[in-house]
Amino acid sequence: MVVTLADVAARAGVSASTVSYVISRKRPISPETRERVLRAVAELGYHPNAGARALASQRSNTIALMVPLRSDMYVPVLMEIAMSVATAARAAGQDVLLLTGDEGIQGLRRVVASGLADAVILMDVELDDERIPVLRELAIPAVLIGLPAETEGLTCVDLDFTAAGSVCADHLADLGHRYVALLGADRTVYRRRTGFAARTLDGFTRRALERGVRTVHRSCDGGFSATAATVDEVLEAWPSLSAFVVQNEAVVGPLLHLLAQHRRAVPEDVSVVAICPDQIAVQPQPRITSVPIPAEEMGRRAVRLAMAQLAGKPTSGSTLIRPKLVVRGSSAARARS
Amino acid sequence: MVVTLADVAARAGVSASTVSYVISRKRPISPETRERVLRAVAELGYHPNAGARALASQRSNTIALMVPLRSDMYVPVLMEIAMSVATAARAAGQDVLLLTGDEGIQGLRRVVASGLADAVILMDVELDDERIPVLRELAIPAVLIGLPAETEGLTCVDLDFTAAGSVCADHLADLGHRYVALLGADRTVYRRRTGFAARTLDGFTRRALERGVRTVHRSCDGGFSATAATVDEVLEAWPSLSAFVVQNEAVVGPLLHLLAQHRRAVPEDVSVVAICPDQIAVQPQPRITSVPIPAEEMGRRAVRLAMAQLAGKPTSGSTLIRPKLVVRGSSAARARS
DNA sequence: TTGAAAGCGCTAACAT
DNA sequence: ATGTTAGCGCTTTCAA
Repeated sequence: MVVTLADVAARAGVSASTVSYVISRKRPISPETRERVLRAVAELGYHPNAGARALASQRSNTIALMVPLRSDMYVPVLMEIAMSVATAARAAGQDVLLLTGDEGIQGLRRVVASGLADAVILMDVELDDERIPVLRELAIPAVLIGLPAETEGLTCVDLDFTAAGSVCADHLADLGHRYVALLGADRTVYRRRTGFAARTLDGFTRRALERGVRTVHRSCDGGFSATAATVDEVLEAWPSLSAFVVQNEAVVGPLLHLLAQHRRAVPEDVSVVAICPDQIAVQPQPRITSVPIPAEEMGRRAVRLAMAQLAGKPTSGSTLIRPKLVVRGSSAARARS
Repeated sequence: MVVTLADVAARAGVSASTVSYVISRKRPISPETRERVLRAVAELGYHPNAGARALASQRSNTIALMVPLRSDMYVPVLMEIAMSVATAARAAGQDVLLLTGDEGIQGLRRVVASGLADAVILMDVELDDERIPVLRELAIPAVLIGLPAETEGLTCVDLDFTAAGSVCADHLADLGHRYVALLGADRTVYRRRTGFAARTLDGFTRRALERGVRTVHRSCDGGFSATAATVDEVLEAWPSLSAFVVQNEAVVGPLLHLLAQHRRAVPEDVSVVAICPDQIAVQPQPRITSVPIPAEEMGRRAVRLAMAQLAGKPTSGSTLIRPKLVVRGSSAARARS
């Protein structure tokens, strides 16, 4: 019914192991033999049986990807990371097993113990993620997307949010802004103990201080009315405010409308810089100067690191992707007051 | 190193086959034996090896899910469907293999021939999808999310967009509206030969006709300016227009702003009904009367149908999910003119 | 109600 | 450069 190694071997007039070695390239094969085998493979439409291969080789050639079910992350970014992982994995000859976040610790144990996956990539990692001790215990190749509090012995990938904050501060300082507000993620994000919001704040505040820029920080829920409350309050309290840094996708749109209502032109009166997916940044008019979330790169790197671990190379430590500021129409030199 | 069936058997003082049967429940086992085996399983933390199991049983207990890489679909809905599939699959004891849309036909062949998956669920099915002939040829359990042109012998799941169109027409007719515009998906959607836009139009137009409601239809790109062009044109040409039906997520927000600009109050002057994810519908003020996209249900049903096929039950035919209109604040009786 | 044993299709020593 | 063969860990007849 289904084509097996033996079928290919018979057809090519060689032994099964020769076929296996032609395919795995794990030992030299004469050009003629190789040729004949490959032809047989093609003619018969042979695909190695994954189960048999996994059983014999103790390798599933599969990476498990754990995606959060509910998340404060912007969904399109999660999706882009997941798809990027899938694409990069396939390019590396691996398949991807999709695990939902709520499979949690048990899911990890199961997938590893059953030999379903050789490595694990975890998304939406919290500062004090409960899956981390299990990862250490299982001692399986693993990559975290996001940065937990304690990274000792772990391999992590994330945007360098600290640097992202600094870059935003620098950009606005360069443009002459002296009073800048940072509108951060909403409270649930801070509460859920995801670290990126705090890291951005840190990098931003430090650099602003160095550059002599005064700052306010507000955690800001998404949506029009929540944003309105925060923005009104800040504008009221800080009349000389001339720039906003935003790191909440759901705040960018509302903020622009509010500024329009307040008769503050962007970028003439107020500059806006966001740390957000490009999709969000290029939507409004004017388009927003931003530090994009490198979703595709994060997925790609995670796979690369997982593969390195599978190959026995040590990779532990954090890969913090350097932020790139893309200057668009929403930031400009501070108007002389 | 890893716990095997044999380890469990030894520990429980029974044969390997007995352990296997305890786990698979494929033959009666005495309560005492079962008890001892299960204890051994728990004590040793045994997880059956997936490869060995697949090899011996010819069943991978895995469903392949093909997710489009780029899509005109609204990403959060895709994600919700995918996660719903993953959750439902696990509840049915299956794992999910994530395939990207661009693996295409080859990906399907590979996954099936290698025994990686027992069944396939395809998202983002086009009217004349190239994967369909392959599905027929492979004769593997498969479920399509979306409705192709020719469904003979296929198992499909989708929202009944025809009925969704009708429901919207009815709702507005009931409210006394006589002139209604349908703002449809953007041109790329029609071009990509996805059927849902046409089906909505059909159901809407027919029912409107029956109810004596006059209609205009415009395909409408997302975003503010594209929407503005369309809406301005329609309002200009049809002064007595009193309601909009929208089935493009990216048009809902802009439409509301435009109506405000035109000094048309919603719902006092103009009613708005959308066919869109709830997430979109509940965002604006007023919240939008809508027919939600039942993403979670679609994923769940797809898995259920796939499982039925795996169990040998015939499932071919289309599961068209009945639309439910949720009345919110954006629709009201037509104002007397 | 339980056990013994023959594979499932492949990989990787070990031979030659 | 290629062939032989012993498993990998499980399922499932066939026996008892």
